[in-house]
This record gives sequence, structure tokens and C-alpha cells, in this order.
Amino acid sequence: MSTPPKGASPRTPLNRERVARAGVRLADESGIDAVSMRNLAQDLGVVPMALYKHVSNKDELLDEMINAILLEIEPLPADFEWKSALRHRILSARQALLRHPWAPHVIESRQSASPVVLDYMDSLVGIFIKAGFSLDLTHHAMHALGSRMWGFIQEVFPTPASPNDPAEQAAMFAHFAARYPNIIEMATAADHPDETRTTQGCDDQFEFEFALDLLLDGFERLHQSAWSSKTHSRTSSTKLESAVRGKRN
Amino acid sequence: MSTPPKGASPRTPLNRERVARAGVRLADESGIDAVSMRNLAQDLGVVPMALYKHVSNKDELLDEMINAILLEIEPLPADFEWKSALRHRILSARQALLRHPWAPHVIESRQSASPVVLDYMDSLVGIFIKAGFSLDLTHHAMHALGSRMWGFIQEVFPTPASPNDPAEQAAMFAHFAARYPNIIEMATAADHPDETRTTQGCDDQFEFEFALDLLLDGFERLHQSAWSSKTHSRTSSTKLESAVRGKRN
DNA sequence: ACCTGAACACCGTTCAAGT
DNA sequence: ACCTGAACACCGTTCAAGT
Repeated sequence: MSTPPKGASPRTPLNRERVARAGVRLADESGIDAVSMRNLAQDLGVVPMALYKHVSNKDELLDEMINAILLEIEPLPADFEWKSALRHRILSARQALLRHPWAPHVIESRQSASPVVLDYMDSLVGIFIKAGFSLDLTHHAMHALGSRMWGFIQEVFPTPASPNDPAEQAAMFAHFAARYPNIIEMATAADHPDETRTTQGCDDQFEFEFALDLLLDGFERLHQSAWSSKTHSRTSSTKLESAVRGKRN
Repeated sequence: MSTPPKGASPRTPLNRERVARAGVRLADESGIDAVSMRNLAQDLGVVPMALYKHVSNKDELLDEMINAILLEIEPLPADFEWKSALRHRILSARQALLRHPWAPHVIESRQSASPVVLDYMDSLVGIFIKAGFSLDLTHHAMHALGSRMWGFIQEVFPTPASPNDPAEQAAMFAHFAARYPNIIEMATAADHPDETRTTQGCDDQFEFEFALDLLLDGFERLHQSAWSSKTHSRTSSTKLESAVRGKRN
């Protein structure tokens, strides 16, 4: 008897969710580039065209894969102080996404929001509104969170290509120090200075929480200055002032 | 006589920069998906393989396309108050990227930083350092900016798919109002309530500047509370406090 | 009526054969 | 020595032919 293929056994019929979960597994194991309709079909022991009965095209497959991941996010905590509720929920989303390193990029490539996505966003909006935030400030805050609401920030250009040869590495470092003095100064002062790489050795989780707290504190400040109606605030930022006053132009 | 192909005339020889600029033009005109080695070669009137003498693979082509765009960013303004310098520089980057809607996605897909990228980042780091920011705070601030330092935020799931049929649209709106009450409440309170679409009718430029100012104000506050050495701050955020004190764990 | 192999119109990249 | 057509190993998706 021939061994069944790697995926689900051939007896259990496919469905949308099973296809999506197989896609997630394949992406986790072999990277998102390995997720092709043909590859996934082979993984599931079916002919490529068979997948088109469950998802109408590849985009829909990717949508479903993201849905499957977002369902892992923990529900709203019982504790309902707005700041810690937001914090908890967003950090939980982060935990879910960290299990799937390919997910942020796929999420940002999606065109339209699925119900699962809207549920999550609705829950965040609800936290602001229940805390008494104005609808305008809620709206601005959601935009300011941006993709951070999903628990990730896309690190842009994290590591410059680094050669293996130590001599070359030293030469590159010297060249770096000459051309990018500020970056080098900043990087060599980091907590782990044993590392020569430019942006290595920094704690992603810390940086994420730092930026999240900065935003949440900012929201709180604007919210308070709004209901204390002291619009003669000492901040010089016109956008923030006008947002608090609820006046856009 | 046969008309020369769309791109550069066949007399002027190709080089790295010309290939990159042709890639940018092609992406602007026909979208990033139209930028294939084969398509681009045809546009330039050469055989596909000819491109491989100027870029060693497609990733390098995309790197060069991004470089070409980043060179459009205005240099540091003479006015060197840190906040307005950062603001000016980042909003200038935004202007450059807005001309090329495909660019944000390509930027976020790059693996390593090119010299042009590092130049820009070094200039931002330099602004913080010259203003007397601690190296740690500078580091956190750069991370908090994230991809916003390039003048964009990747809007995640902007528009839920909307049907054309008005009757269907009304039905969808009703379903929305029932399932996503908070989103609907927030959206219908927006400045342009004539729009039924959920996240339509909001001013991207305003939202970008709002979030940027929120971050810059946050940086300023942390910077001031650091050199005034009042560490018994009234903020409850542990990450922010420990960052100010320069202590990470 | 259902299923699917083969085909279509593409990719990025390699390489050997031709000049 | 240089250049490049053809080939390789893939894509997503369509569709007609077979059962």
C-alpha cells in the first residue's frame, strides 16, 4: 500500500478551513514563497485544480490563511480599563503573529477586510468609545496605531548585508563609521555592544511596547485635554490641537 | 524605418541607473506587477538577459528602483530645530513616495539597506543626537517611527469589498451596522458623512501628520523629563519610564 | 454532471550553442 | 570573447476532453 501524502489523509474531504490551515502550516514550515497552489495541492494529495473548489483564487487562499491566524487572538480581557485592555489585546495579537513570521507581509498585501478582521477592529474601536473618547479622536487614534494594532511593525531595512570574512567585516565597519557616524554612534551605545552589526542586539518586544505605550499615553493626554476643555494647550502641534478641538481644516 | 521601442533609444547604452529608472517608470504606469525582467527588457528594446549585465537579479533591480526614488527626498533644511527638521524631512519623503504608490510595499519587502537608505537614516539619527537626545532614546525613537520615517504607513485593510448594486449596498450597510456597531458609529461621525463606505472620506495626509506629531511630542516629552532628571514622573508606563532612566530590564 | 489532464500565458534564471 | 536563443523549472488559471 502506498503511504498517504504528508497532509490530511485522503479520506477526510477538503474544505475551506482545512485548505487554509494547510496553507498556514506550509508557510510556517517552508516560507510563504513555498505556498503555491500547485505546492499546496501536492501537500494535500490532490490535483491543483481541486483547490479551486474551496477558494476561488490564490488571494482568497491568503485571506483565509490570515483569518485562521487572527482567530488565535485572545478575546477581550474582563478587566476593562481602556489602556490596559488595548495593550493586552494588541500584545495578544502580536503573540499570534509572532508564530507566523510571514503573516505581517501577507496582511499588508491584502486589499479588503474580512469579517474576522472587522471583528477585531470593531473591538478596538469599542474600547475607545466605551472609555468616552470622542469619535474623531477614536478615528485618529486608530489611524495612528496603523498596522501596530495587529501587533507588528514592519522593520524596514533591518540589517545591511554583512560579509562573513572578518577582515572584510572590519573594513566595512570602518567604512560605516566614516559614512554613517550617527548610526554607528547610536548602535555602539546599545545594551549589547559586543555586536558589530548595526541594528542587531535590540529587543524587538521592548521596542514594540515602547512605541505602543508612547501612542497610548498620547491618546490619553489628548483625551484628557479634550474633556477638560482646556484648548489653550501648551503644545505647538497644530494637527493635535485641531484634532482635540474637533476641527479639521 | 521601424520606430524605436517605447523606452530609451537603442543608441544610448544601458546602465544600472537607466534600467532602474525604466523600472520606476514602468511601475508608475502599469503597476508593480507589470515589472518583470521580460517586460522591462521589452520596454527597453533589449533581450531579457541583457538586463542581467546591469543588475544581478530582480531583487537588485527593485533595490535600485527604491534608491532612485529616495534620491528625490529633499536634503536637510537649513532651519535646524530638531522637531521641525524631522517633520520637514519625513514629510518630504512622503511627497516623494506618494508619486510612486507601489513603493511602500516594495520598500517593506527589501532585505538589506542600501547606502542611499543608510544616508537617510543617518541624517535622522543625526537630528536627534544634535538636539541632545540620549543615544538610547534616539534608538527607541527611530524604532517607534518605524516605516513612518519613510513618510508612509501601510494602511491595513482599508476598504471592505463593496458591491455596486445599491440595494445590495444598503443590505450590506444594515448587516454592518448590526455586526460592527462601533466601526459604523466612528465612520458615520467622520467629517464627510455623505459617504457610506466605512473608512472612506478621511484625509490621509491629516492622519499621517497627526500620528507623526503625536510621536514627536512624545519624544520631546521623554527627552525633557530625562534631562530634567525628574524620574518620579506621573506616567504609569513602565517601558517609557525605564527607557528614560536608560535601564532596559 | 462531474472531474481533471493538458494547455495557456506567463515568471526568473541558466547555459550551451552560435558568432 | 562575447552575446543570446532556447531551455529549465516553475507560476496561477482556464478549459475542453474524458468518464
